[in-house]
Amino acid sequence: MTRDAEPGKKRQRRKDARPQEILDAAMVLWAERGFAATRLDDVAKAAGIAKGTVYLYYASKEALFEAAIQDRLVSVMREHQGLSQSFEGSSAELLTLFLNTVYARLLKTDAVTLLKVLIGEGHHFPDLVKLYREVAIETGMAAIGFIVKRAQARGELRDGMSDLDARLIIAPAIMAAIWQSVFAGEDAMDTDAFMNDHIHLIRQGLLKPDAL
Amino acid sequence: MTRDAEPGKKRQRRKDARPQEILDAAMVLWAERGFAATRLDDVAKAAGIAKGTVYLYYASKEALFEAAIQDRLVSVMREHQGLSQSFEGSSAELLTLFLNTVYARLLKTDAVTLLKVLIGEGHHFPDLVKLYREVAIETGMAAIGFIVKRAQARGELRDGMSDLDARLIIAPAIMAAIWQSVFAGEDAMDTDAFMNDHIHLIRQGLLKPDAL
DNA sequence: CAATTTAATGACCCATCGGTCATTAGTCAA
DNA sequence: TTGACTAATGACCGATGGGTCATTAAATTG
Repeated sequence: MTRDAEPGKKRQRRKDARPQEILDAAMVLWAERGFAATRLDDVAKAAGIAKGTVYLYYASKEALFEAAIQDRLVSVMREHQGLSQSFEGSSAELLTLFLNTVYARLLKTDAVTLLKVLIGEGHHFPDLVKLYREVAIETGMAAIGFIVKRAQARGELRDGMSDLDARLIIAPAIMAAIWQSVFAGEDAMDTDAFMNDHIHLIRQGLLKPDAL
Repeated sequence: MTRDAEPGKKRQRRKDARPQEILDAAMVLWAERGFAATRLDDVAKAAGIAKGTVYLYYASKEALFEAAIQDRLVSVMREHQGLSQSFEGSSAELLTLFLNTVYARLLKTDAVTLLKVLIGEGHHFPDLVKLYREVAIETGMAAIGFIVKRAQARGELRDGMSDLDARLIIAPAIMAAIWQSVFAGEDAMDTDAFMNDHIHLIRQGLLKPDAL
């Protein structure tokens, strides 16, 4: 797991690289075992350092998780917002593009890990739940809200759908990501087919027939 | 938390009632704290007994969780299946009835607790994940599959929707239940409105316009 | 009212793990 | 080369919690 270890030396002083390496190692283990069940000692081993070293960079296990939220979500969520604002085209196309991007992010990165941990163990860390909500959820909901408003402005939205709960639109994507990580292996789903069904269903339900 | 305690006596011999009481106490604490973070000692206290007594009825913490799956899901899932089979009426009505029932079960009972625990900590207990899948998921998927087939037989299904992934239909309900339990309080959602939007969206996307 | 059975107890054992800190060693300036 | 600085170490501490078992006492039987 050590990265650029020059084999000759026992101790390596690499102050700049450590934080990110610790964080990456932690994410892998959290995904496998959950938060409480992952020992700081194992995170350290996976990052190629001793446990004490972790505490040079993060004040506590909880602080490490907070750093992970910042590291994994902040930049990605900003991108998401940008995507819709610069788009020119029909709502059907925008919805497709947006959901494709969401699925890619959720299924191909380790973003779900954070969500999984918060679902199962968030009760002990109200501050982290709050942070996650602010960083990920509010931004995400705003992005969807923008798409819906845009569709209405363009006259492509079905009547009575204007203040539909934004969570309804991404729920299947979130569930699919969680599903994959919980039932992976013994009940894997065809995520591409699922995504296409999802997009189709949303377009059908949300947009006027002549906007499809 | 003790139930029928006759106050005079220190020890109560109530062999029959213990298992269920232990289980109920455990479910409450698991919902609050998760599985790993809930001490058997606290479960025992909440059930009004000593820790050792728990081990008279359940071989281990894991066995207790398995018993919870059996207790909470088996009978309920059987009911779900029955519901659709005896129904006479349009698919629009059946879908509405079915989803109403699902939301009631997920939001008004402690069924989500089990799912939450499995999402966050299931990796340590592959046997429990498997059991959950068999007991809850396969039955649930079959129930939805039945509804879709029935709609098609009645000519009420949109073209190309016949082998839509059943998970897509209940995903928002599951997400809503989890959402409530994770973000309860600081970001509570209007679950009734959400459910109605959900039903509306599904009917719109799944059924032919003239079947609405 | 013994004698027997067994539900219930809780002190105890021991492995685990988050966090600390005195010690070690890599780096660099003078 | 040496001294100062500080990144890195890992033995250790203290708390925690799953699981055990010798002991206690409630019920039951004759």
